[in-house]
Amino acid sequence: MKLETSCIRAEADHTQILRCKEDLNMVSTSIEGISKIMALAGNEVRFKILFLLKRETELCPCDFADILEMSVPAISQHLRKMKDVNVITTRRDGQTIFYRISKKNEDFLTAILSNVTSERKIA
Amino acid sequence: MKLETSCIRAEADHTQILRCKEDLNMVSTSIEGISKIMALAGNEVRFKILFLLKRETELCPCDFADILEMSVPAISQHLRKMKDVNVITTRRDGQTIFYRISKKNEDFLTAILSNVTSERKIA
DNA sequence: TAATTATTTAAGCAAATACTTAAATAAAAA
DNA sequence: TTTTTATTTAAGTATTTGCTTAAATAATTA
Repeated sequence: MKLETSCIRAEADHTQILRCKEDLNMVSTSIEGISKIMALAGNEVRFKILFLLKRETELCPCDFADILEMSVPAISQHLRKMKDVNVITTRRDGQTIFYRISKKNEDFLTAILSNVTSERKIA
Repeated sequence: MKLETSCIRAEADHTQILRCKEDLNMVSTSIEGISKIMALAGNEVRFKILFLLKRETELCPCDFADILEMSVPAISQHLRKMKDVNVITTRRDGQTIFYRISKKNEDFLTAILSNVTSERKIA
């Protein structure tokens, strides 16, 4: 694709375009990190896992499999993705591994999860 | 996969499992909607588009293509996805179509975008 | 030590994603 | 009316995702 300016509208505000590019450049690392967390939470299964962890503090893969009615490997792979970027952490108790939301992104996730509201099921 | 209870730990708290399932059921519609928005914002290009719209109020596909150095069709397809679920809206001015963040999810997106912070580039 | 249990990992695969290029729309200008 | 410009849509494709089943780890119990 062409990398030169493709927008040749008379009204195209080149000052604005340049400012936007600079703005983005200033926050690129932050955006990269946040959109990565968003992508993780953007999967419904993982979002449910985070929702449950917020409510229950800690749960094991086996619990999630029961609650979400999914296979243990499927759950385990979702947990791994979130653990890989430190969204969640683990604690071992015998054979059981408990997952919980890590301190690192807790506030951010709490803010998002606070938007989850209870609804009345319409009959 | 087996849908029967797979977790047979002695410690498995069946009351907790049941409560979690009920909790999830109460918020299923909400979770579905939020995780859909999160999935959209979880793409770095789309997150940047939202970030830019928040700052500039409205921009056209052509602007985004310039700023993000991407092809116009690629941008257009990202915009379409967000428009399809009413995350953004459009306004036509001649040949130009301006996109902006819709009122509907503005507060939610603003809260997320407020976490984007400027960083010092380490030399 | 051998068997059981909880979890993870790996390989395979179908579906979804995000781009590309080319063609189709639609409005403005010549 | 023809051409140009802005945008969208469509078709094709490489990559990523999210599951499945089977095998590998690791800790507990018999």
